[in-house]
Amino acid sequence: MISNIELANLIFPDVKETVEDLEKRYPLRNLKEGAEVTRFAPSPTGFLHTGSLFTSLICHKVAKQTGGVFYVRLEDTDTKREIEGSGEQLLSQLKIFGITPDEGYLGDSEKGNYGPYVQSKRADIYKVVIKYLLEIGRAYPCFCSSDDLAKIREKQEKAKILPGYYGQFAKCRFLNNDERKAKIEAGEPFVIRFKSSGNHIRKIKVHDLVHGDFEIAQNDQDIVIYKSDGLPTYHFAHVCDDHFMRTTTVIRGEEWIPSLPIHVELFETLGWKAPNYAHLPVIMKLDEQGHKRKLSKRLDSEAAVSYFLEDGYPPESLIMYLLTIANSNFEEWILANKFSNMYDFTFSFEKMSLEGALFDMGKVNFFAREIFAKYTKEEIYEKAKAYSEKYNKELLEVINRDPKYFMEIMNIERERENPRKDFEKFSSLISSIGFFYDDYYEASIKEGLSFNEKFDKEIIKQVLNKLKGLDLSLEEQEWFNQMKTFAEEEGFAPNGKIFKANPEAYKGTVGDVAEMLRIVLTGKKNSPNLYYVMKVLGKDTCLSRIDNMINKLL
RNA sequence: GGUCCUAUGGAGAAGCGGCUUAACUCAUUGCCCUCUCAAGGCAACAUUCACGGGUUCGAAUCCCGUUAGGAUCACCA
Repeated sequence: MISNIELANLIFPDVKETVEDLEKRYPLRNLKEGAEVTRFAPSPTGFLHTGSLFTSLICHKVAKQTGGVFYVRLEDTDTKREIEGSGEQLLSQLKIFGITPDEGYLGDSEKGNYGPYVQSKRADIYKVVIKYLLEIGRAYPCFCSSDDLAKIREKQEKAKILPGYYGQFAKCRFLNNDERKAKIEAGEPFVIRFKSSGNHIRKIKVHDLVHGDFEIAQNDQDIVIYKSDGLPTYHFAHVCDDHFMRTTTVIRGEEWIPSLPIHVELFETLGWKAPNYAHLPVIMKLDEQGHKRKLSKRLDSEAAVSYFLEDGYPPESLIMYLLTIANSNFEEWILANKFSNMYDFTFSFEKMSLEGALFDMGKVNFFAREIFAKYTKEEIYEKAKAYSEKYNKELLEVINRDPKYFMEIMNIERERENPRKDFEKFSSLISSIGFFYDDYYEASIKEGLSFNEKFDKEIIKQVLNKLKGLDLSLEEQEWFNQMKTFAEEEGFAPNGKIFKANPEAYKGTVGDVAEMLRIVLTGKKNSPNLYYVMKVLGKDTCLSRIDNMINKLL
């Protein structure tokens, strides 16, 4: 009968390298004590998921704050699910959120000495390790078809025992090497399975940076490590790559905890030191029935990072939100820092919640308003332009009419200690500032005006005529005093208290007068401070809008 | 179903055996300020920490059980 080594040579005749060669090719990293090597390992199967952004944010932070290395590895071993171009897309979106790798796959290129960083280009590396496993008898070719597998599963389900390919059910385990050779030479398709020595009755102790210590059943599944397409499965690629790329801390989603025993056994069998693990809680969402479920790209728009970009949210708002779910002390910290320098926050696994948070759009909006309020008018302009060029042609056209005018609009009540906080995303900009532009203004007044019904047209006309005399060269407070005076002269109380004390004596209050003016100038009942609105609109525009309205009311 | 993880208001959470009449933030509601809105200021919002039992002088905090929710059981990652 042929030996394991002969079998290994039969399967991988071209593999000449050894595991030792690989160890030499990828030496231990020369980093200072405590420096962590982390990695973000997405699959190129679509746009960046909010949960992936969360994971990558934490990987990035941990590496940065320990003076380590953060790299990106593309896990493209599932060729069927791969979407062309999504790897590049992923990287460019990460960049928008300030997450830039020190090393690894960069979208259009690669950087670093531990590559290749794309798994499909690492096939030769996996083969070396798999060949070694074959040689030591810890891996074997499996010729079972999916039909065979289904039959085994069916049997197990009937007998109510643990399903899977393990122990006595692992048929191909019991083939001898000559039989294996014969099948291979006959051209039978096969995969390679890892030969587990575990038993699911026994438990192993594992340590997790966020969950602490816990026990979990040993792996006893003879998992596939080498698929018939010549590529490894996730489990095997993870172990090889994180070993040879010298990752110190694997940070990934909680859904990986159940497969941890597989990884632990693989590391042990290969005689490699396993990295530290941090399994992050998954971001959740409440469904219609009130059940929690994983935020899903298919069902939830906020699961795709692109949603926030397309809607014109400041990228920082999502990052801030993600940091609040990452570390419970972040909110107090960022408040104390007046919403600045969030990248200086020190993250710690200890302060991480164990439960998956429900995604809270309201909180993202809150952060977005705070961030918008901090921008200068120039920043607003730059960002609005960049956003609209990419996602919103209508807004772009409006901004380009007169960038200075746009900045003046956006600057209303901005340069002060408590600036306005009424913007959260660029996509809704036109609906709030459109009235500053004649075409949008006219379109909105065409839809009707909402003057208070208790005033008849004559009164409104009279008041408007009077208000034409308002002097915008006055200071804000004096200007408003002038409006009060005008209001009084037209029979309106200068404030609510005086009106309430003697309602019969007045037609209304100065508030009513201001409302008339506001509706005429903006077409809306709500707007920023009228004094500033008028200053930005300019005297001529204000007068013509008032005159037009008076004519309309005739 | 097996295994694992988790459990404090509408949401994120602090809390680590007495300083807790449960911090803080968002949301909501009310009041104040005010030309409206946004902001800002001030309040209100869990008599109770999923439930049941224990340990203890004392439990949201420790132990046991139950329940509920989530994850996972592929030649997908």
